[in-house]
Amino acid sequence: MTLKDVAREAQVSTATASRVINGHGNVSEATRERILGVAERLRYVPDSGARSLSTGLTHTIGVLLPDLYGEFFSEIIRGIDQAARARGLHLLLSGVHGSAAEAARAIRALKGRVDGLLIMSPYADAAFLEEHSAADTPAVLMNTPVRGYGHSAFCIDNRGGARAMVSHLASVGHRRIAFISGPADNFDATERLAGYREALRELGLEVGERVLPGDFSEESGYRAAQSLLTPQGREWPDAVFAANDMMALGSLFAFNEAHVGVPADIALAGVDDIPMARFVSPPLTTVRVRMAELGARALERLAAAI
Amino acid sequence: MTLKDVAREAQVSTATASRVINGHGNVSEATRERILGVAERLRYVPDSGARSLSTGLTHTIGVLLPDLYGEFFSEIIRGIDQAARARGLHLLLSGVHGSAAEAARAIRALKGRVDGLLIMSPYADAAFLEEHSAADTPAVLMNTPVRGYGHSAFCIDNRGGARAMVSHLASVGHRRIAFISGPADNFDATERLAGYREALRELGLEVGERVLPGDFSEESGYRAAQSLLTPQGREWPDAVFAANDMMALGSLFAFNEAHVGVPADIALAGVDDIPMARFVSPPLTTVRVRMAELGARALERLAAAI
DNA sequence: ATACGAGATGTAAACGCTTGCACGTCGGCC
DNA sequence: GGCCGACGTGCAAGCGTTTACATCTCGTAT
Repeated sequence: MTLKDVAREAQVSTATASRVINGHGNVSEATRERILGVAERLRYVPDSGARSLSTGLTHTIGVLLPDLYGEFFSEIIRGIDQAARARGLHLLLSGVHGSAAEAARAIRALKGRVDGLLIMSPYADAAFLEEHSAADTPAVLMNTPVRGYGHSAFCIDNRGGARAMVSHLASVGHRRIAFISGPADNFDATERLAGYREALRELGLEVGERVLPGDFSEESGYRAAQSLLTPQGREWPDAVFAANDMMALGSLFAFNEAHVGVPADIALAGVDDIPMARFVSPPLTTVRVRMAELGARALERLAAAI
Repeated sequence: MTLKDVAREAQVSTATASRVINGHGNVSEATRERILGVAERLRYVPDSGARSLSTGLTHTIGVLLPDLYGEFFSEIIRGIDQAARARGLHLLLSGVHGSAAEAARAIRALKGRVDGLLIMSPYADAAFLEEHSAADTPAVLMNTPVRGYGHSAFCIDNRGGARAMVSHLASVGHRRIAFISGPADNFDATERLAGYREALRELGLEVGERVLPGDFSEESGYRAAQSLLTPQGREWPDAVFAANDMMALGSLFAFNEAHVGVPADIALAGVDDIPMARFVSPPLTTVRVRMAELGARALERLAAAI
């Protein structure tokens, strides 16, 4: 059932029908009601596709996300969805798994379907956007190293969070604070490491600096903790700060196995505030990362830019 | 840059340009290359919206999900996305928070934007679909009590899973198996309860039947376990089977507090296989629910129907 | 040599909607 | 009593594609 059908049935032109459907003025009350009645009876639903073609507006924003697992994913989408709903926007979701080429393909496939782009992808650097994003499609980046270039970007304050945690550990008396880092090519990970180093510097605790390799997996946290326990002619640290909670959990298991008391013998902290952190014993000290809020804000920024 | 621009620049009609862009035959090699060249140079990207209008195909499917938290949400979307990507389909995501009215609005808003619908919503009963889903838009339901009515439906085999768990508990010697139920208006919950009862019947363990109220929250699991421990002239059960892992965790804490050994004094099992289940001690016995697979299959079914 | 079919290209209608502009029809004002 | 503006409505041109059908050009079989 198209608008034309409604118009014919109500004996008006499509123009008038359109005006009524869209609530524009300049239509007599009688006509309006007649058309509304017919539309109702015919169960007319406007075709948003056609509407978009003609208005140039889709009321849809494209969301490009990398392969995400677990909480992060759901949280960020929830945040975006909530903000989108509040603004009457729809979400076109696109998981970008592979290469930059795939990301590019995803972006082009969205042409004509979305009013704006919300992008979170390691491949989305400035050049990439310059190249592939239509100049007329606003885009907001999430959690990206890219700056400037006319695109807004929202990031988790990984650096600040890490600094805050180090300060906290220092404030309760720890001096030799070790860090289990994440993947070297991960933006979140490198920022957290940078925050850790900055904080040590500020607090004059560089001597206690010790960075252990990790890759965000529980397993790597476990290994890192084990390597700490193996005597190497060095003192144990007072505290271990892992770049994420999974690694902190791995460490916790290693400590438990070795009968090293947490927090009696060594303090342990992570980042992310995964639900599990509250359930292990002892509960993990952690930095909360509000992904939902990040998503919501990014969307609001994008909406404003449209 | 529209197709018209490309055609003009390459000195052909839009028809020929369209044929080249879409890889249809009947175009000389020379022309084809010239057009491709121009398209490249002009950075032409077809407008999917317009294309949809003309072909009637959007290559997009609408996904309606209720307010989901945590793993479930991300898993189901991951499954859907993966299957969609394999088929070259896009996903239009819509969170349905409120009433049936909102669900209806969401469905209509998708008209003309999607080729099919993937629906998971407590409000999506048969009458609702009959009423709101355009007859020509295929829809697949997920985790719904609705049957028949020409719509496919995919459900987690909650009943079978619960039965399997009860059988397992029985097979290791437990005879008095209690159940902590979920919300009465939740489909998953009622199915799991039904599975529990069926299994008891089959195994001739009805005498040990005991159903405790719960609402899927950790808190309610905690309370349920406490109520078990309070002597009421009844024997303790040998095992407690919670309708989900969160409640099982709650129970675990209650048992720990009361110094009731798990699994020494009482066995404990849940459903969902949330990541945390592996990390508490002792690790929770649980039934794995493969949401990703559910999503993927539902999408494949829908794609087939299109 | 002629007609015929295959191959290459163009014409234009359609998809369903919005909207600027033009066209009546009034009531009121000078 | 004629003019003007407001109001209600219709006409038709887009929006960017696709595609059935028409057209034109050859090579070739007769």
